[in-house]
Amino acid sequence: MSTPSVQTVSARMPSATIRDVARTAGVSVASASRALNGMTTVAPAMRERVLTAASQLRYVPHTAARALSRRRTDTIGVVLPDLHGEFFSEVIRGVDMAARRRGLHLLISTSHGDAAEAAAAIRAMRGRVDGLLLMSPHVDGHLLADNLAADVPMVLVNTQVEGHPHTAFCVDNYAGAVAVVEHLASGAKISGRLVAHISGPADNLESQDRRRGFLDALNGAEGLVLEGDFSEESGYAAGLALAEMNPRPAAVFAANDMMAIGCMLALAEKGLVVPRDIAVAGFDDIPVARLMRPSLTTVRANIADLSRRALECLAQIINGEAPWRNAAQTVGSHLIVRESSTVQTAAAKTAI
Amino acid sequence: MSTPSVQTVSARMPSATIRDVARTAGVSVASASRALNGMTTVAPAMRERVLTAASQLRYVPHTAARALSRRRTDTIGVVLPDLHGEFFSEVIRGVDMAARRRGLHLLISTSHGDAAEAAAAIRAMRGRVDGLLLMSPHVDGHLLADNLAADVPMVLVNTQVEGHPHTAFCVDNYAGAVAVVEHLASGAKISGRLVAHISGPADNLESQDRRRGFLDALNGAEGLVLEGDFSEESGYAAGLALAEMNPRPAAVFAANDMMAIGCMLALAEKGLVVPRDIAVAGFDDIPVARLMRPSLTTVRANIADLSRRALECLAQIINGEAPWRNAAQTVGSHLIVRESSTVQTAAAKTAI
DNA sequence: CTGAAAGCGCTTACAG
DNA sequence: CTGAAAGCGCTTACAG
Repeated sequence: MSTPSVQTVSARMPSATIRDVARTAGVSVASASRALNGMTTVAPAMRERVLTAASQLRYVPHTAARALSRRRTDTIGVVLPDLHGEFFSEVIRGVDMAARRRGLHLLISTSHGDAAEAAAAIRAMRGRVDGLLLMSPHVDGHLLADNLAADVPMVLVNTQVEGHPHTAFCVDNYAGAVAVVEHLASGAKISGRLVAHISGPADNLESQDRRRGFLDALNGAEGLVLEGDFSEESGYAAGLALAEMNPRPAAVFAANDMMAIGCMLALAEKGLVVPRDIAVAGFDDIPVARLMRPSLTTVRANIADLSRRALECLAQIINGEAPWRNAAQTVGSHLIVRESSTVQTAAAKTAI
Repeated sequence: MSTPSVQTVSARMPSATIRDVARTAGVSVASASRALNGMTTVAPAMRERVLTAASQLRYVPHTAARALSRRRTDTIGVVLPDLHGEFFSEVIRGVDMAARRRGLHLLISTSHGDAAEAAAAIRAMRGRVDGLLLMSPHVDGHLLADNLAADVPMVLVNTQVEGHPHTAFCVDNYAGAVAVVEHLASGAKISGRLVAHISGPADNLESQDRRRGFLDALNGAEGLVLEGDFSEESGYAAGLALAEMNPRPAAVFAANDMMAIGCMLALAEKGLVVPRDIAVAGFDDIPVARLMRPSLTTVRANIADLSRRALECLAQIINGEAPWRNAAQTVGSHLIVRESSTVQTAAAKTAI
């Protein structure tokens, strides 16, 4: 096994272009391109010469140039509000899975929950991607119309844009919320008793759907909504408030797991025992939910799957295999019952 | 406030180019370009006309074309083994922070811990980025030399490439491990007693450094290494093994938090109480560490900061403000003492 | 201050 | 099967 000496590049130097390859192989640039791209209409001998020259010159194709002439980038743009946290991790995992299977690259960008940044991110995608997966509150139809190039297809993920009929894949937040609340209700025979909800930010569509689910599933119990903002701190504050209440609610449904956790921390600090004194449930099933003690009852939507499907759909649109606009798709979620809402530890354990 | 009617694009149509803008503004393409790019040498009237035409045509510049002629993308490529989990979240957060401040875009790609994929990811960066942040085991000098275009600067993050003097930013895993083990030793006066280590994968450099730290800090105690692979499952298996041992180690240092957590789960199942029966510590300070009960003693390296600094350095290299090759930089870490290694709950609480 | 032209690095009809 | 040429959409010396 020969070990070719690795050239240590100690200073910046221009890299080889396809012209260099063609020249050292003694063929035309067109032929070099054909050989490099594995076209069949190339004489084996020539292909050989080109490939040798390429590896000798350490040729790496220039993607921007390629994109420009092929009018194709084999890349999907993904715009997310943020990359931090389990939720977005799952989105990326799903998208990545599907992209790899199709041999597509991913260009990921964040909008930081800011409309101006979202606009900038979307603009920057032009010429870099064949299509866009957009997940971002704070975008509206005008922003899209002004910043999205007319020729780039887009699919929305867990995002609703009023007015415009874009293809969208969303979690069924309403149904998920109904399922948790019905579970809390059945377990605690709460009819007539007080049940609390710690809501997410008021301007967030997901918050709104979960809150609606809560209100519609109360089923005879008296509902009470504490305002939160999806942060652990706001859950903690709500927990302190709950601990002081009299009568104390029989159960509390937090609009996400982080708030449920903050709430449980506050309750424990006030000497209350979950679920004996008050049952708690969240939404999302972040990894901590399973590891908490008591472990947290929650709702899990398969975000990775949702994202995977969104990318598949986008790829089909790009390939002309699917219509430019599709109907919205909703993905279901399922309840995961754990210790925080059940007295029987054994039953909860199987659900972990 | 006038509400311009949003044009609903119901079928794919080509988007406007700078030629279209120039034509409708009645100026040359060169002038359109100058106006669009905010050059000062442009008559105000012309600038006005061009800008109006651009917004009217919903013009969005084609990035690939721009990149090709400017020979600059304003984009940094980031190659990670994976995007899943807290660690990479932190990397991305740090990189993103620095990139935004400099007005740079990020092109993120994953190598899935596979050399071939890493090579493909690195190749695909050519022409798309001005420089590369590479974090990936499984790469060696040859792979880099063969797949990294000669003109793209690169900085390594938490990655070591034997032989080649690339600029690198790494966590000081050795020092961190020494700190935890010394803490465990002091707390439990373990001289002469058994202390266990659950190691990471043997071929991982970080594992190796943490293991060395463990062995060097034993300080009179007897060391015992259980092989793990960074997964919760392997920590769980190690925990079961520890529970059976006689004499039982006084403390265990897991090479990462996930294994420490798996271990604690197993110990609890076997009826052992942490830290009374055995002290436990991990490495990384993932979010769950703080939320576990007992909360987990661990080591925290500021990964976001490390990554931020790496990007800053790369940006400087690109701008010619820093040498093409820099010396390696090490970032420190600090011990976070929590309940899993201390009997005094009060003391632990302040550290949370 | 403005325009015509060359060029960035590639691909792809079009002839041969 | 191969090559010369045009073109992808932009920017930037170069003249004027």
